[in-house]
Amino acid sequence: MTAPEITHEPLRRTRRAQTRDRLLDAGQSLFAERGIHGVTSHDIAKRAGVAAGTFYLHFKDKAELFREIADVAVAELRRRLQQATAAHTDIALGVRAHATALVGFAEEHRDLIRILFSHDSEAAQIESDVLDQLAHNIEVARHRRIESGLMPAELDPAVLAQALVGMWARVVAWWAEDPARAERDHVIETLVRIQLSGTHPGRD
Amino acid sequence: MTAPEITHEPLRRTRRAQTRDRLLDAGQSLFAERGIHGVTSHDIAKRAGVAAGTFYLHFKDKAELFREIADVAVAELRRRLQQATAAHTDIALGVRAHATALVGFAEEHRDLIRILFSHDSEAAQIESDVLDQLAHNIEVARHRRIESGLMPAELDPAVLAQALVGMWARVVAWWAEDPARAERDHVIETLVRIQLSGTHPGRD
Amino acid sequence: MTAPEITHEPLRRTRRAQTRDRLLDAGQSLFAERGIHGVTSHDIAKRAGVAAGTFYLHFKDKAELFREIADVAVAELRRRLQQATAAHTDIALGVRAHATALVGFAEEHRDLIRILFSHDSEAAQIESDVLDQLAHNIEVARHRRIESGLMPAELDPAVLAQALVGMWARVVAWWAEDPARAERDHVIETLVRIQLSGTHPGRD
Amino acid sequence: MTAPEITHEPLRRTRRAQTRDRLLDAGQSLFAERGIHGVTSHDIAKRAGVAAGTFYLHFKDKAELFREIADVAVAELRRRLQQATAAHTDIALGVRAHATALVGFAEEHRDLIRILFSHDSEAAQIESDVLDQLAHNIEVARHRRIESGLMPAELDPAVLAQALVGMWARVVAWWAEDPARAERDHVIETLVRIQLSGTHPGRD
DNA sequence: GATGAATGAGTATTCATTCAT
DNA sequence: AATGAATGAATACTCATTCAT
Repeated sequence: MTAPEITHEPLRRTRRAQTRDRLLDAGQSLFAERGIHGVTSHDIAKRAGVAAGTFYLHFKDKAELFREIADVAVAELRRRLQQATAAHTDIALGVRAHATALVGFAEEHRDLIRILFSHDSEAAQIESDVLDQLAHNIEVARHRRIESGLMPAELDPAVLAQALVGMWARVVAWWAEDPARAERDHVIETLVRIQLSGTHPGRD
Repeated sequence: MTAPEITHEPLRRTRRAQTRDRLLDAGQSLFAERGIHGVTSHDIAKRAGVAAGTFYLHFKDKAELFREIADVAVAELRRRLQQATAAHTDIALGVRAHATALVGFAEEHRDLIRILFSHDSEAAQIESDVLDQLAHNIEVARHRRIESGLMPAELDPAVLAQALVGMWARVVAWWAEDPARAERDHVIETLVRIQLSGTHPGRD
Repeated sequence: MTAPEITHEPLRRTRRAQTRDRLLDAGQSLFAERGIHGVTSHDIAKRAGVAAGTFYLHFKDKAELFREIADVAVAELRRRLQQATAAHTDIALGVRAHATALVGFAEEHRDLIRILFSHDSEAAQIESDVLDQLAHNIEVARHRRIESGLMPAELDPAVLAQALVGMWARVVAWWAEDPARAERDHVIETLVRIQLSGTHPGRD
Repeated sequence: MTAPEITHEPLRRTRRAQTRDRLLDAGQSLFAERGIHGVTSHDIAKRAGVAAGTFYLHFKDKAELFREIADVAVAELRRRLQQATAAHTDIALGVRAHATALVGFAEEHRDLIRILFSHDSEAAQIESDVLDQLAHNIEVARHRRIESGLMPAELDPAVLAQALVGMWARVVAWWAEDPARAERDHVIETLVRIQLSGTHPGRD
């Protein structure tokens, strides 16, 4: 919650920071390839090009490395989604911007998507955080819609949030696995359409 | 000196089958609690009340035990969903029956739902099977709807299937985790509404 | 050392004795195929067509079964060799009869040869017994020869015995492995020739 | 802040190599004492004074450690025998040099002799290699002798090779077990005498 | 006697983590 | 800071042996 200290650090990254980043990169790609349990600390050190012991100079344990990768990913995703949502007052436009941001993130960070939605037990808390964030965005939008009288009151908001979040997570993970599976615009269009229509008042 | 009695006891379970079932039950509850990776064959044997080695008299390894639990669960889920879908020609009724069956299964088999949708790497193939089945049910319903002119042609069917499947899996897993989170009927209602509305032609 | 009791047993083998023999046969063939360490008590019971537990009704453990197989084999081999040696006063004829008996035994009991000379640690004592017996036969023959003045006195009798015994064991095991490797008569001839010539007085 | 010294120490053994050698030594003595099957990887690690897991940093498994011990031993034995044989054109001298080299090797490497001729199933291939080498030496000598007309043509050369090889292996193993069993020179003399006489034409 | 399921000690192997250099 | 060898607890799996039926 406190702003990070602004230090007068040299322009060139320190050697230490470089090693740390190499470990983070190595962890990210390996976790995406083989899942968290399928990767050892030796594997990560090896891909990072450092000795096995070096890992522990930078991270308390494998879980901490994972946490850090995930936290960065979540922060970035969160930033993008909020930015997209905040930029529009019109609901339809906001929903579309949200979906576009989500798909854009998946496109650029396939590794992170795979890791975040791996459901590996270590990822459980992280995924929960991510989806809470996504659900929060829904809440915001939904309240606006209810005020506009567009929202069917009878739908349980918690269930609705889970439904949309589940939809997003799966579609995005499925698509990030192999973007050739569908065209980018079709993915966005489908997410938008379901979200908008699904929250319209029913006719029955 | 007397010939040993040849007894056929089809009614009483054999000792072997009882042990096997105890291992299956123990595995099911432990997998649901801690994920597949968080459980050892010793853990399972211990909870089943047998020696560690006994595990291997019944299953080649942990994966085989898991496979068996999952296969039974999948078969039962599949049976219910097909039965529900087959019972209705009306789309709306079919969708509602499908959602009801899904929720009913989750209610009775909370452990299995947690295991099937754990995304644990061992569960990947199984989950894929389950979701393929769910997706198939969507396809069937969708084709009927297209014939009825109710389906917007521009939505990518593969993406749509993933979206609905993701929605179901998440809602059902979330709810099975703690059924107090929402009323059963609200869960069903939300699933139905989104599915029906989401595939209506949009108005924009 | 005591003669076995002569019991008025029924002509038909008892069921117990049949089971015991089946276990012995199974053990013999399995030991020959895979070595003593490569065979489990379950394997033996299975090949004998009895339940695993039955094994222990007949033998204290695997070592006892092995001992029994080996003892029978050794007794038979010993009987044959003694018979052959005893039948001849002429040295050359005696040596030839001995070699012929050895080869004949190998021909009929390839399994036993493989087991006796497997050098598996369990077989060590047995093999030692066998070779002691063979060595003993040499001693007897040698003494006769020394009396006849045919034996070079300078050769260490213990070393000589080991040499001949080693020669026999290897040739016979090698040949029993695959009798197509050499003609039976050539095997006998070679053994005889080396033994007779080798123990003649040297010329240097 | 100073760059780490880059030291090349070709003279002082690295820690790693020392540990590896300690494991090899421990394996060698334990294999000789108890046979390959009677030794566990933990036993070896313990005698080497390292932790159990350390074993696997140096060798894939017990078989690999054994292979390495055996390969070194075989290479050394082969070198000596070839050297001995190559040094003489005279048959009698060559045979004597060969026997002397064999006995000398057994004297210095009692452990290796026990291991090589243990007949343990893992040692089978190695022993086969060794004996092939020994047999080869026989072949070379034999051909010279046939040219000289000293060799009885009727003896099967393969059988003869097995006979001599068996003789050597047994005598040497028996003597290495306890060198007090015979005087070194008597062992050599016996081996030489049998080999030379055994391959002379018989007189009968 | 026979059965065969169960036992549990034994052994192999992995890998997160430490620490001397 | 970095190294990389070593540690040792954790875990998987086997199999000789027992015992209730």
